[in-house]
Parts: sequence; C-alpha cells; structure tokens
Amino acid sequence: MLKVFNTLTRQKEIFKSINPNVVNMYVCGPTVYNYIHIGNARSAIAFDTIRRYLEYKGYKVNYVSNFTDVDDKLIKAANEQHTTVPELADRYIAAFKEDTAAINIEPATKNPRATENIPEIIEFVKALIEKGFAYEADGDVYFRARKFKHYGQLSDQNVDELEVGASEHTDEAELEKKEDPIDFALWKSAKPDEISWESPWGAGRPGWHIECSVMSTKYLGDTIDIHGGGQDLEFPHHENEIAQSESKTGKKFANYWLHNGFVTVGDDNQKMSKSLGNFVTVHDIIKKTPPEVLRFFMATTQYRRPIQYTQDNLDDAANNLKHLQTAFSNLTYRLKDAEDGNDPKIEQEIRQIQSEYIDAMDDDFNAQNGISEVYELAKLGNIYAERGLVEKGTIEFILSELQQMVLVFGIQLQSTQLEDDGIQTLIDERLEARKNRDFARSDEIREQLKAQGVILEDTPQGTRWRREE
RNA sequence: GGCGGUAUAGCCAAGUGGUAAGGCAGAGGUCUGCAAAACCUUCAUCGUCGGUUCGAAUCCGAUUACCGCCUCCA
Repeated sequence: MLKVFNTLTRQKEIFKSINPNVVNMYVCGPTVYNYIHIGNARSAIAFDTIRRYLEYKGYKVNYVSNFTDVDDKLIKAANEQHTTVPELADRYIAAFKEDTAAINIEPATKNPRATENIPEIIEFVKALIEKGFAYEADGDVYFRARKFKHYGQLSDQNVDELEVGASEHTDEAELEKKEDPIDFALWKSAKPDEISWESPWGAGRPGWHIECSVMSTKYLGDTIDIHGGGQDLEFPHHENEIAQSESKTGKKFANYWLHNGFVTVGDDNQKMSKSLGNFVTVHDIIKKTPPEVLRFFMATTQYRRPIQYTQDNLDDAANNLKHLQTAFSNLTYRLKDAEDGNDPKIEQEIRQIQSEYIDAMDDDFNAQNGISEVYELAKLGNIYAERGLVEKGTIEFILSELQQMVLVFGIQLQSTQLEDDGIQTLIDERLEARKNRDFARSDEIREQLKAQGVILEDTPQGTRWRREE
C-alpha cells in the first residue's frame, strides 16, 4: 500500500487516485532562460522516479510539466543577449529536452508553454475578477489573497504574520497598486517594447502563478492527484496556485502535494540556485560525468531530504552503479552454459527481496531502502552466478528483476560483454598459453587488452571480459 | 519576527519505543598460476543537557550548529 508525504497535511497518507488505474500529476517545470542546473535536475529526477514507480505499480500516469517561457528574467536575458524572448525560450527548451533525455527522464505526456495558453489565462483571470477574487489596478490584475479563506494552509503561514519584504525582492511600484501587500499579480501590464499580448486590461503578460493553475486544470482537470515541485515553490507559488484554482472552480485543486528537497553545495550546505550563482549545470556536468552516474547519485537520498553535491558522493555513486553493472554482466555471462530449468528456492528468495523493495518504495518512495534491496538481489545473483551448475530460468528471473528495480531510478542495466571477434581470438590464444603454463605470454595478452580498456576475468566457466569505462 | 528542514561510523545513508539496515573506503580471509570479479569476517550507541519509561537514535522539555521559505528560485 503506497503512502506519500502530503505537504498539505504534513503527514504520510495512503495514496488513492481519483481513477483507480490512472494518476494525473502536474510538476512545475523550469523558467527557460538558462541551462538547467542539478537542482532543477533533482526535481525532474525525483518526480520522474515517482512517476516510474507509479507505472511499476501498474498505474497509467498522465504527466504534465510546464515551461515558463515568459517572465521578467526571460525579458532581461533576451535583452542582454540581443535576442527575443521566444527565441531564447526555444533554445533553452531544446537544451532542457536534451539534458533530461541524457539523464533518462521519461518525456512528459505534455509540456505546455505559458505563451501557448494566453487566451485560457485571460479567461481564467476574467472569471476570478467576476467572482470578486481579483481586481484590476492600472493595467495589472491582482488576486485578493485574504479573500481566499485557506490562504497560507499549504505552507502553514498565518496571513497576518507574513512579513512584507522579508525576501528583499519587493517591487515598490507594484506595492502601491495592491490593496493588500500579500496580494499577487495575475496579469502584468507591459512596459514599452516588452513582449505582450492584448487583454481586457491592456497589453501585458501573465503573472507567474496563473499559468500553472490554467494548464493544470486545462490538461488534467479541476482536481488532480499529485502536484509536485521543489520545496522553494511551497510558498508563494503553490499557495497561490491553490488560491486561484479553488477560487475559480470551487473544487479541491490537488489531492497530494509533493515537494522535493534541495541540492546543497559547499561546506555550509547552501542551497544551489540560479539566483545565488552557485550552480552547476547538467549540460556541463555530463561532459565529464556519465549521465547515469548523476542519475544514480540522485537516488541515493530520499527525495524530500537535502542532498549534498560533491565529487566524492558522485564517485561513490559511480562505484555502486558499477557494482550493479558487474553483477548484471556476470549473470548474463552464465547464460551461455546454464541448463534449462528453475531453482525454486532461489526464486523464493528473489520474490522475498522484491516484496521488500516494494515495501520500501511504498513508504513515500524511499529510494535508499529500495536500493538496499537491489544490492541484496545483486549479491544473491553474484552468489548464484558462482555455482557450478546454474539454471537458465532463474538467471533470467534475476536479470529481469534487477532491470525492473533499477529502471524505476532511471537506470538501464545491460551486459558489458558484446560479441567481438578480435578480442575473442586473443582470449583463445591466451587460453592456449595458459594450458601450456606460458604465463608470461598469458599476462602479456591481458596487458595488451587492458591497454585497450578491456579487462579479462578468468572463471571456472571460461574467460569473460568487460570494458573499463 | 513567523513558518519549515537538517544533525546517526572516515564518507554516503536507513531506522519514530525493544536494544543501531545497506553501500563506499579501511583491515583480515576464501577463490586464482598471478590477477580481476565475487563472497565471508570485521568496523558506531545516534549534536548537547535534562525528563518520561522496565527499555529511547526514536516520546517530552531545553539547548547548540547549519540550511531554507516569507511574493525571482526545483
């Protein structure tokens, strides 16, 4: 039975989707004015893992994640780079798709862009004004936060105790137009020469929060199962989404709110963020680190907890991943001399491990415990692979289970030993030498192959080889 | 000021009342012509102080340090 930690109630709850076989989830995507950094990647990976586990459990998942392709930062960046907002957005959306594909994130069912939904956004804002939840002020439109009685519920904030300007990002001109400092923008009027769309309130563009309300309800319905994002979005972004959506529809916006923890960096575990400038982009990191290592690294900590990005931790992940790859390859190697049949005792143990894996993942996607079970299975496989007599059905069972378990974490295991006649010829020659106890020649061949990145390993069933990455 | 998070071995990290999972690194061993891979053994009393309890990393109180959010952030 799957349990998830719901930010709305601050506790783990039994997960029950609206439709028993389908999960509708919306995850707040990036503002596309730069390459994604590994903090963004963590969010993408966390929710991809959640999605894949839901699929592992048999759900069909409709996964919608937006691109914020118009806002202040995009306008600023486009000006600085002497380009247009749409061109800049296109470029970084392409980069996003490339980077997320590299770390094996399943493509979203739909990646809507804010600018593709302007008419719907305008309609949404109009409806909020008609209901008295929003007001126009000099070309801007603001939401009356205090009028929504649950305002502050998600982030456990008392509206009277919100400190105006505590984040030091207050816009004085905007503050003047608001009835109440906690009100937030639904529509912003355009400054001269800024990208804009016509609206009943003049030329302008959507506020940040409104796009997610519009796209979530448009593509997934008024009430969805899961809404996700980083912890920094709890307030104000998600709080505002709830206020807007529920004020308009009168229905609950999302049943479960899931938030991933930050990637931290440095000795003081500071949050990695674009505004602090202490970020590493995925684009750069995968130039020197295999993308699957980055991906596996993210699985080493439960998604809600902070994860520290260091080279040591990355190396650790690389080591562990290699251990799993080796187990997989070594088992695959035994397939060639395995006999037909199954070993019921071993298969019983495999099912036990699988059951514990599911228990772990059912507990709010506890990847660390899930991976411990993967190590258990790899160990069982290693022990089995060293038996003199092995059975094909059982090996295939272990291989298949290993693959499925790690696929949830976005890792694809495959045998590292492929057909290669050149290598096989040398292996045969070395075997001859060893038979004649010509170890000098034998070791010479091993060294020669090692120089080409091929490692030879002698086993009772023959010599197997693998490539050293 | 309000709200929230984190603190477990050299490192990473599970564990919410029953006497510290797992991985990496280290040490010792088995296997091997030598290796490699693998396997086996070994390696902590849980930030600090106090309390509750037969029993606490786990509950309560206090305290320290670090991090985050409070309308730019995944």
